[in-house]
Amino acid sequence: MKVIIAEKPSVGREIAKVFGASTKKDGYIEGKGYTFTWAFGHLLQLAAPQEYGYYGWNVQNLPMLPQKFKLAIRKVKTKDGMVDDPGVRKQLEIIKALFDEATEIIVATDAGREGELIFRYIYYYLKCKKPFKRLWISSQTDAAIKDGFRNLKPGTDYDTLFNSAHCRSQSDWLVGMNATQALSLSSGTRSVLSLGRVQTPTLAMICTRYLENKNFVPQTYYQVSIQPDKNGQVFKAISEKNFKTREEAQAVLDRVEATGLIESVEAKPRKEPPPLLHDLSSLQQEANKRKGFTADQTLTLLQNLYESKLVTYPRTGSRYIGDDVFAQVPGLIEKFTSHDDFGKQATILTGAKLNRRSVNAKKVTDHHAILPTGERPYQLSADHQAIYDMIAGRMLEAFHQDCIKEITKIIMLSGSRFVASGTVIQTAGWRAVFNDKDDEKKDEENATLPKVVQGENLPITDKALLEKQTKPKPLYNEATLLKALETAGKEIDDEELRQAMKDSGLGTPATRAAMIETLLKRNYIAREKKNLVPTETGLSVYHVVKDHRIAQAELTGAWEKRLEEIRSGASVNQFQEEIKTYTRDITRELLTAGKGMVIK
DNA sequence: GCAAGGTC
Repeated sequence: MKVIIAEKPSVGREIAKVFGASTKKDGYIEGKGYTFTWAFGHLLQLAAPQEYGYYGWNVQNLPMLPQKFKLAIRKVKTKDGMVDDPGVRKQLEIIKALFDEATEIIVATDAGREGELIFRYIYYYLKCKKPFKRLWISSQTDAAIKDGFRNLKPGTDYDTLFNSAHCRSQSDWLVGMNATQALSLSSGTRSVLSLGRVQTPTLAMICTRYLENKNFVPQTYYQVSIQPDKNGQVFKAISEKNFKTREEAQAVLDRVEATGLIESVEAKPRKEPPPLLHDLSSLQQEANKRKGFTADQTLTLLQNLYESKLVTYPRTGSRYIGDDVFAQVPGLIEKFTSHDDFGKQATILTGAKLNRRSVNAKKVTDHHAILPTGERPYQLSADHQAIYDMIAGRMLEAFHQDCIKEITKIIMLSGSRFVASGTVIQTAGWRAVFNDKDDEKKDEENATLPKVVQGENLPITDKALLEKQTKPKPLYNEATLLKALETAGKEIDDEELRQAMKDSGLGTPATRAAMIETLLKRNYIAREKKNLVPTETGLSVYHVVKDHRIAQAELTGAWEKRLEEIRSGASVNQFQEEIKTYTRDITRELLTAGKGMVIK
């Protein structure tokens, strides 16, 4: 019997379906000489400190550097503290029984570093010695699965990938557990002051932005506006320059004449391509903007839709699909021709040439972009419907035509130079789906400008002096923070570190919502209207750690670079020694630094 | 009591 193990039930079932296996058992599916089972993400985790004899939280234990890491069943929190997750324990027993019977194991966990780790932790925890092969596919269409099975790889091909994954896991444990205890103990508070490679740079970003915002000194500047009139159609033009003093602006205002001369008119069309399909992060950002949902709420709603088989896999970091999935898109679009809001646009798209901007197999990583499955939704709650519509609507947008705008710039002379600019949508294209206003539009912009020609003289009907103030960068909200986490590391000076982080940022799509919740739970940050602001505790922690590497995105960049080297065969030992050295250093530093902390 | 990673 060959046993196939997937990362999650949905994938296990999908593969079983392709094989034509249909005998459903508890925790697996049988048929055609195969057995298909699955994990639920990570079933095992690195054991807690007490499993290595580090009891309690004690300075004497620090730094905790286990000789050999142990694995433990994933825990859940109950009123009696942390206990083994019963569902996980049961699934592990099922997997063990199947592995015992197996002649061969085929690993079908997600094609990536963590997918490899999920399987290997199970395999080693169960002390399994059976040979295994690796299925390596990045989409779960029938064709991709069949093709993958014709090209199974030897399991050992991925030994170095496992090494890099295991190093990632151990390093996060060593730095996180030790730094957390060191700061918590030295601060003298009895509360947990957690630190980690991802959460601490995130906290630092929120604090930096908050302080920047709070300490921002607005600069006043002045502009002059005029209102020319073209045959009764009045529009607005603004002085070409900004002025530092009221006097300068007043002088310009005084020089405005009864008429203004059109010096030049420039009208050029601009193509605006449709947005890409959604990945988890972009959907969380949009749901936060449109509906005020938190990242965590959106993920939960989306998970429900996924479990109801209404949308594809949610925790994806790719905004693209491959050609195999693209082949199914026309059929999907057709299912929306009677949708209340999008029916008309879906009908227009049916049979039309589809935009291929979101089609790029090379940019599909473990999973492709989020799409509706085509199953008909039934009695969704308002919130579920809202998320579903964002996904369905985005699909229609993504495959729609470009939006064509005409951007007009008029330069006028009336004493000095004035500029009027306007944008007119000529062909809505993808913008017809939601009919949203263009959020980039500035206050001074005219929706439409009258037709004028160079050399024309227009009467000036009104003029005004405008007093304005420079504005600070806004505080983070969930949408802008998620974006910042994705792009974290883009400003790192070191070319190699920046390169190592370019496709990842801080954290992963699957973990960012939970991480924001952790910062809230620790009382490091709070929600203030839609914004995320640091608390006093958060700021105190920030002040202690801000100049240490643990508060910088560069740490992740440095690790990613080394982990990639390990994946291509570099020494594991050397990296592990460096991590131990770093753990000793940061622990010692925090044991001292924490003493100066003031926590109310 | 603690990390980051994955998922029901």
